[in-house]
Amino acid sequence: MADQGGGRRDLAAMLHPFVRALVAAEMPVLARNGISMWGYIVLSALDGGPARTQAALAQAIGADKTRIIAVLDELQDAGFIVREPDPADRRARLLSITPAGHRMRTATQSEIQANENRVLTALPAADRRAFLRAVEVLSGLPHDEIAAGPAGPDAAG
Amino acid sequence: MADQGGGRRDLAAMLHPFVRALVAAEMPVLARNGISMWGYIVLSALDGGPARTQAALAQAIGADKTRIIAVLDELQDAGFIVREPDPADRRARLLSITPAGHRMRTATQSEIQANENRVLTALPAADRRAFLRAVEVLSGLPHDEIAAGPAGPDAAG
DNA sequence: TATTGTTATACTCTATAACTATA
DNA sequence: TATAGTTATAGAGTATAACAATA
Repeated sequence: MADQGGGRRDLAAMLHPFVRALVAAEMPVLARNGISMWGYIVLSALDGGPARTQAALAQAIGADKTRIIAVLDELQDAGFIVREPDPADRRARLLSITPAGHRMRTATQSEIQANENRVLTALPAADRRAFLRAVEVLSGLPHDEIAAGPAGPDAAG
Repeated sequence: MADQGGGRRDLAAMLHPFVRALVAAEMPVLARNGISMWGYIVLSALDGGPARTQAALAQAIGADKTRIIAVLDELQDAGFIVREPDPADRRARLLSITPAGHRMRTATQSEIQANENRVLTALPAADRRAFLRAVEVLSGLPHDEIAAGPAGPDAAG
């Protein structure tokens, strides 16, 4: 037998395929609305408030600053964001979402979360609520608090 | 203000960075034990029972069959698995874990889950148990049940 | 003819480095 | 000199296609 005993599977091993499937579920929604995944991520970030620099926006969404440039070009051409030079620092570009961008984000998110809610019906109501609470907490943890021990990787010296 | 109202963030948007951090946390553990991520995944799969073909193993772990070949070579050279021709079908290779491979997997998993458990202390005990129950259920859902609506993507015709 | 394992190739995504302009 | 944005390049990871052995 291949009994695993009382142990559980690794959290990452269980969640990784699940998240991949959730992302796959977003693809047709995004395609139907004519927006890319990064475009949707950027739009979601700017819907929470404008950004003073592209680098700050990139950092906020965990992306490289060079990677969002083409995304911003597309969103700007589509009229979903405005990118205007900062009068106070002409190197920087002030980024903000437009009403059209807000509508696009809201509509797209509504479809995405409708599917997520459908998936979550696999859980009993109490566990569903607790799961959502837990995800909110865990997603708020800093990366380094998850990836490194409490004292950090170079605490042995 | 950028008030999000009573809505929640997307599940995928919250879980993706969290899973990335969990995976990042595994990296130094795997490196210290001298095994790759894919090697650990394969070892974990074979620790649950032998595989009759490499293709079946690849499918079981959600990988391409061409991608695990180098991984199997490494694991075999390290003495963690045995890969022997199937006498009944000389095209196929029977895959199984060795005692050394089992020890490696157990030790590595112990370290990985110790860190995961440390992270989970961010949750109250009841939510932590509910979260683990929920993850078990959700990770058991078929990919297509998550990625597609209940009727499938081509049910409109 | 179909399937297993393998190798070789091409493609996608991402990070790094180099450049321009402002400060 | 340092920083914001941009572009060009290189690298890792992955999937697709073609091949040899066996069924």
